[in-house]
Amino acid sequence: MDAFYVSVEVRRRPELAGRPVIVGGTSDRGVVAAASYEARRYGVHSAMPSTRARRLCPDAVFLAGDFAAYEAASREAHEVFRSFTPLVEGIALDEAFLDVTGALRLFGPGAEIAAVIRRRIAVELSLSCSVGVAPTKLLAKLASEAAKPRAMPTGITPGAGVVEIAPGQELAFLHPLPVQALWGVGPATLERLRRLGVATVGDLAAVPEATLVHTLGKASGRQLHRLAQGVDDRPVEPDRPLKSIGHEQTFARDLYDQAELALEVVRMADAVASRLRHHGLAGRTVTLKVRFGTFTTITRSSTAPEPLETGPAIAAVGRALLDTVDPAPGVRLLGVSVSGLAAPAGEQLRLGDDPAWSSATEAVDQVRERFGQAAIGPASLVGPDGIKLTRRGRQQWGPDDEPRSSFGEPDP
DNA sequence: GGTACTCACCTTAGCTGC
DNA sequence: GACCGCAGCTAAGGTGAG
Repeated sequence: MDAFYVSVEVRRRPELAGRPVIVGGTSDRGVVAAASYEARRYGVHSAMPSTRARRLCPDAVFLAGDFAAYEAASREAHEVFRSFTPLVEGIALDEAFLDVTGALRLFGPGAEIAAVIRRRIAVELSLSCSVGVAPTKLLAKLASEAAKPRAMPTGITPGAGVVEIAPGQELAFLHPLPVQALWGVGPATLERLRRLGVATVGDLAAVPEATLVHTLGKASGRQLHRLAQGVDDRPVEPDRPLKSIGHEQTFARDLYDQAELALEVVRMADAVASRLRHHGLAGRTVTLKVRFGTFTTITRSSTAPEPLETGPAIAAVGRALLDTVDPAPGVRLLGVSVSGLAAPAGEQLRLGDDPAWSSATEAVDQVRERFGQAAIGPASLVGPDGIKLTRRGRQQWGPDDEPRSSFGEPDP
């Protein structure tokens, strides 16, 4: 999808069409999540600090974002995709791979399917997307990028909408591209490749696999060697299981107080547990992530003998991990995640469980479903303005404007 | 002049059991 | 009993994507 979050905003507020619009964190510590092509003309791009974006484009409309609306729009798009093939693998809210091999006889060649999908997304959803058609995932992804509009200081060039890389054309398309176009080449890998004299995918293709394995490690070396030759046999996987669920948050100001941090751990553990239950999962490994004011980041983890699924159980492990961390340098960000996911141990009671827990957490989920996330929560999180909970979306791209103002919605 | 959030995957090191 | 090699697990950090 093109400038997805912004396009969803423009869809419900048409007066924003044609204007520079930026969705993202609005505070000093926030970043840009999406920028309209009009804003990109000024050099604004995603992941850019919001303060910089504001300087580059002072006339832009800044929006805090509405994650639930983007999720809903993403579901609408996926419904369109699935009317062509059940093999749809979502990579992000605004991106998906479709394996249309089995749909060719019914709907025609790939490029025709792509054109119909674009038209339906435009007409039925009032959104715009670009499509790459190719024999492999890597090439389809690169082709879709080549199909997108381009924003230059001088103006916006419309994209082709659909770009197809036909069989036999793979290397001619791939080899002139800069090596960072490949999936898996970020700043660190780029620097290592640069030292090998590699600038383009073609350069990379000429490097022996053994050299890449020595430089980048076994997995990355082998993978990049194959991708540079145009070899990519990864299938489209519609149902990839979740591996971890977590929450992290950058605070509006650095925190120094262990007790205050412990409360944040409880809050995040509660949010993680809520999502675990939503997915019908539990997890054994709890990881605490701490980023200090110096931007040094550490993680501490602990694996429990049994899968954990309740907020208090996850919080207990999180708080024990927090006790091993000295907050003296000031804590900028705190995160709690759970991995080693599996189905919960069922109705069977675990050692130390209170028999009332299962029905209590069920009741909590029901209250939240009916009255909103902030209607109920751990007693330790009750403040003068209600229950202070971590909610996905609101703090998605940086802390709130006002320090310590992340209280939940007003009571319904 | 400043760096979000979520998730996946890799590497390395250390430990344990066989 | 000491040692080796191996597999499997855990912990911690790093990298990358969107």
